[in-house]
Amino acid sequence: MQELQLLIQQLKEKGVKVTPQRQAILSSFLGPENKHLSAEDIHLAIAKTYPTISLDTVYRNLGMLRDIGILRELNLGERRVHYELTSNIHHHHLICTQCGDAQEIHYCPLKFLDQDKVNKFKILSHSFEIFGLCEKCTKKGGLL
Amino acid sequence: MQELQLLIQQLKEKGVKVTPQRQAILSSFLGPENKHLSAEDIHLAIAKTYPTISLDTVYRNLGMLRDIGILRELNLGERRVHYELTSNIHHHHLICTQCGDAQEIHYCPLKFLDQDKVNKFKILSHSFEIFGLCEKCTKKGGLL
DNA sequence: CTAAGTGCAAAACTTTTGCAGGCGA
DNA sequence: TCGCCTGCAAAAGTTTTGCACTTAG
Repeated sequence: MQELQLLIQQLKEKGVKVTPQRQAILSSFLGPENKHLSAEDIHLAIAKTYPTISLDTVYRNLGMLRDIGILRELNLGERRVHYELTSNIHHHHLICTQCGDAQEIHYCPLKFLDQDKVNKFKILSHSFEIFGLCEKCTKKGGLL
Repeated sequence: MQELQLLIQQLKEKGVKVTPQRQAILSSFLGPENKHLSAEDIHLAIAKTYPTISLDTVYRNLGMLRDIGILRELNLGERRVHYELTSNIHHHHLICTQCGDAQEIHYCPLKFLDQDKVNKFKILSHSFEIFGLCEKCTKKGGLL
């Protein structure tokens, strides 16, 4: 797990303590696929290996990790906020409103945005999410 | 206010009853600028002319108006959901994370999106919001 | 050792829901 | 009249906060 070591390194650089809870939270984002997790998702995912962690701690740390730039906040159209690693290459999502699945799409709208449309606004971040039906759900009959 | 009559007409066409509460809610969206209102915003805005309306009714009707296509739901990065009239021309927003102001931007990312990036996904809707500092807040010193 | 971090409990906030009575068509 | 709507009250669900204890550095 050298990917985890890299993230831990970032914590140290920021002067943030490396606690087992934080390691567990960060670990839950690692793996072959890029993950978009809510606080609850993480709490459940960790529960197996770290049953004593409290949901409060997950919330507090997600906020902190977002603030120091390790995580990015996502609005996937649900009530809950989701997070993903900022170290993943930049992308957006195709979100199925039926099954909730979120595929990544490697197209960024800022690329085609004329500066004069933005004028004096100083862009810091952006969100772009596409909602609809994934192939699987379209086949299943659409509206259901 | 013939704009209001038009919206009321839509309610009738959908077989939805036209109540004073609904008229008040719809009215709050009218005016020279396009408005992005939360349930609470509307409740307050209406309070002057319609002090007895309950917040529950506002919530219920916003959901209903969204479902029948009169309103569109917006995620402006806040905890609260906002709504705007779908009859306004299509646009996105430049949202100031400091003062909360949302300017409209007439650029849509779907325009430049290759179909093959989307593949078999059936697009139904999308969200695109840019976050940063508006001119005013940039001048005030940025971070504060 | 000590400031930062954690868990617990309780609160805050937005949104939803059950129910009884009210009102538009 | 009849069924949709509304208001009230209470609940649900997510996120935040105060406080005392614990722990990483």
